[in-house]
Amino acid sequence: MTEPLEERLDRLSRRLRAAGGRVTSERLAILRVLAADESHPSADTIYRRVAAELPSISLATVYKTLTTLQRMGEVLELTAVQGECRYDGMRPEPHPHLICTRCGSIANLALEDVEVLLRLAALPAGQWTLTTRVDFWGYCPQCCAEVSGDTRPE
Amino acid sequence: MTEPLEERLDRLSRRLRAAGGRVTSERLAILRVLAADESHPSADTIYRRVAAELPSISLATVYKTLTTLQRMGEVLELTAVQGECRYDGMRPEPHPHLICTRCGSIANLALEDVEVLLRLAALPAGQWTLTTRVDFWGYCPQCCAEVSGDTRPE
DNA sequence: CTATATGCAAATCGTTTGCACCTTA
DNA sequence: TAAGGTGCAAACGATTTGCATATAG
Repeated sequence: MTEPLEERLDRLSRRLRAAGGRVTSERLAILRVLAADESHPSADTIYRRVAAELPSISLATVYKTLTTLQRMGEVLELTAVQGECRYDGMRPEPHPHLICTRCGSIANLALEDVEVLLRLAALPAGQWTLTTRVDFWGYCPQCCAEVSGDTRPE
Repeated sequence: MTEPLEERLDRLSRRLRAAGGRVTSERLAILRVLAADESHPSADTIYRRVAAELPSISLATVYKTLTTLQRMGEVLELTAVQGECRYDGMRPEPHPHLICTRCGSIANLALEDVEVLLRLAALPAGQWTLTTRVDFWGYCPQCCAEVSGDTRPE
């Protein structure tokens, strides 16, 4: 189910060149991090991870690359959590998330048929739908355990 | 279906006082604007509308009041569009939106049973779900008409 | 060689905060 | 008159941008 990393990097390289773009070590390193990170990292987290092996990279490049990858459909930008965007480079197709309002963690949910939503929504004819965002906000299991008792979260 | 304005303002006043808060002309004016605006306005738009009748109000007060109203469940904060938050003061219960990626407009959708989603999602037991966010991103009817042709939106 | 990317630093911009003053209850 | 709210201006923090330099093809 998971696409091999090398295959994905190759595909990115091909698509970049086909569009008149360049294949740079920065771009490859960023996708490598994204393709291996299940935690839906922020731009800054991606930056720090990439910097570990490519110390000269800048945060600006990370942002620019994320924009490029999003346009190409290789990465999904998620709903902002507390002011910052999070990215999903493992499952570029829209899928639901559970966002913890206490610790900020984001988990994928197992709702496979998001398409049902599209049908239920009955979008006006002739209208394009680019992305679906289905997010549930609540407490993650760990935060639930930590607060215990019956105090409702704020 | 729509609650009369005066009734809503009264309820807000009662709830504010019950919680040890004060009923101020600023708060009433802000809710008045929110309860009448179907366009999912931004904080700045709300500020400018309220300022028309209460010139001395500040943007900071609008932000502080929006936070208060959100906590009380009188207003819903929507997914950020191009960096800014949008608010829905007419239908505080979660409901799906169609967000236009071209002009930034936000329309309500007619999917009544968001609860179905919660059941489909099969959230882990013992987990609180505070809010559901179901958004569809695409072109609104007007933007569709303006671009015409079969060029896919970016 | 030339179009494209990168890195740096400065600029943006929505939102938050500290604090003195004003208002509600 | 005391707790709570407002207004102002400064602070914040994520993201964007301009531009000189570096690099892929």
